[in-house]
Amino acid sequence: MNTLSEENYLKCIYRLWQDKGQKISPTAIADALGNNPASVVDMIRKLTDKQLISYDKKKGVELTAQGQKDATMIVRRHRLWEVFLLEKLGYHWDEIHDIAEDLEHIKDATLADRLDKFLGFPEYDPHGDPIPKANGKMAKRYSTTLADVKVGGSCRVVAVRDTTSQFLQYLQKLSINIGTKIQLLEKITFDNSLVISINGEEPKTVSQKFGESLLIDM
Amino acid sequence: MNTLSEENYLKCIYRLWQDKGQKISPTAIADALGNNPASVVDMIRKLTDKQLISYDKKKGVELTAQGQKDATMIVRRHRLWEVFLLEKLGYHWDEIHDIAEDLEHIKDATLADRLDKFLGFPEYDPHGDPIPKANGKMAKRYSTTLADVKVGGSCRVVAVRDTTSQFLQYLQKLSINIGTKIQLLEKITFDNSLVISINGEEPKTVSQKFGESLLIDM
DNA sequence: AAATAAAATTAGCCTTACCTAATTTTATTT
DNA sequence: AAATAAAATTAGGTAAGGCTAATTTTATTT
Repeated sequence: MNTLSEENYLKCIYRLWQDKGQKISPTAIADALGNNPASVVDMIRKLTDKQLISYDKKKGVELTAQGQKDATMIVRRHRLWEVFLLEKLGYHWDEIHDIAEDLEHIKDATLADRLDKFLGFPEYDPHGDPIPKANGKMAKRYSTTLADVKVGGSCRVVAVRDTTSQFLQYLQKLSINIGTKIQLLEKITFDNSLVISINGEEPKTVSQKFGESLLIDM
Repeated sequence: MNTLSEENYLKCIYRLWQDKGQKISPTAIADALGNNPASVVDMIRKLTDKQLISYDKKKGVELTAQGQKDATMIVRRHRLWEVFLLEKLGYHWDEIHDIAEDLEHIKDATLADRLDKFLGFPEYDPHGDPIPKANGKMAKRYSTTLADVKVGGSCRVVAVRDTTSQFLQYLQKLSINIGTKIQLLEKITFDNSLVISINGEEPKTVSQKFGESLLIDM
C-alpha cells in the first residue's frame, strides 16, 4: 500500500505523462507539486525501490506497469468522487477538485466500485475527463472543443468542460445535450463568435467562451 | 485546523468522557488508542497549548469548549459517513466504521452539511448513536435495549443496534419499525428469550440477542 | 572549447508523531 | 510509616517527508 505522499507523486507523474508524453524530469515534478527538487529526488528513489517508477537521466521518470495501475486507480477514485460531489451534494464545478483530492486517498477494497455503481457508472467526470473503469480501461479523452471545428464542419457533443449551472441551463435552453449534433456555419473573426446550427435547426450565435466549453467528437 | 492525529485524540477523549464521565488519565487514552503513554503525554501538551483540552493531575484530561466543539464535529462527520456507506453504498454494518474513520477527517466548510441534507438529516447512525447537528446539538442517546425492559413493561423502538440485512428483514417480518410499541409479556429464564406483543398483537417469542439489538425508550 | 547557466544530487536539518528506557511522582499495600 | 506497585514524565531515538545550502553533473551559450 502506498502512502498519501507516494500517491500524490504517482498521480502527478501520471498527469504529466498524459499531458505531454514528454520526458518527465525531477524539476518538472517539483514544479507541478510545488515541492523542492531535492525532495523529489528522495521520492524518486523511494518509488523506484518500490518498483512503481523507473528513472533514467536520459528518459526521465516513467511509471512501471504497477505504477500505472496504482495511478489509474487514484484517478478513478478522484473522478468518481468529483461526480458524487457535483451530482449528489450539489457542489459547484470549481469547488470539487480540492475535496476530491482528499477523498481519492481513501482506500477500501470495494469503495470505488460501490461508488461507481451508485453513480450509475459514469464515463466522464464533471470536467469531461474519462473515468477509469475498475479494470483500468477508460473512454477516450476528448480535448477538441466546438471552437476547434472548422467552418462548414459538424460534430457531436460528448462532454462539457464547464459545469456551472449557468452554462448547463444555457445548454438546456439551446436544447444541447450529450450526443447533440452541431454544425459550424460561420466564425465571426472580430470576436471569434460562432454561428451554429443545433440538430439542423435555424442558426444561433454563441461566444468563443461557449465554444471552448463544449467538448466534441468530429 | 487540527491534524489527523490531533483529531483522533480529541475524538478519543470525547468518547471516554461520554462513556464514563470518569477522570480521563493519560494511561486511559493510551489504552484506548493503542499508543504509548509517553506519546500521550506529548500530545496532551500539544492540545493544551492549542487550548483544546485542559489537564490537571487530579481532574485528568478535559475538553475545553473549543475542544468539545471540534470533537463533536468529527463525530458528526463520522456518523454521517456511516449512514452514507450503509444506506447509499450498501455496505454491511460491520464494514463501515473503519472507512468512516478515514472519511471523518475530510474537512470542507460545507461538506458535512451537504451530506446531512443529502441523507435526509438522519438523527441516528446505523449503530443507534445520535448524529450531532450542525449546531452541535444532538438527539438523546439511547442505551437501554428491549432486553432491559421489565416483565409487564412497555416501550417504543427508537433505533437498532444491529443493522445487518438479516436483522432488518426479520424486523420487517415482525412489522417492527422505529416508533413501534412493544410490550414485554414474559421472560424465559432458561435462555432469556422474550415473549413480546408488537403493537398489541398476539404474542411472539424472540431471542435475547434480538432483544439486545433493539434500542428503546421506556 | 571555454564559460556560463540550469538541473540534479548530496549533505545535513526540521517537524510530526510515534517509540523505548529510565526516572520521578503518586497510590496502594503490608 | 515503609515498601511496593502503578502511573506519569523526561530524555533521547526513529521514520516520513519536507526543507536549505552546497556541490556535482549536464546543457547551452558565446
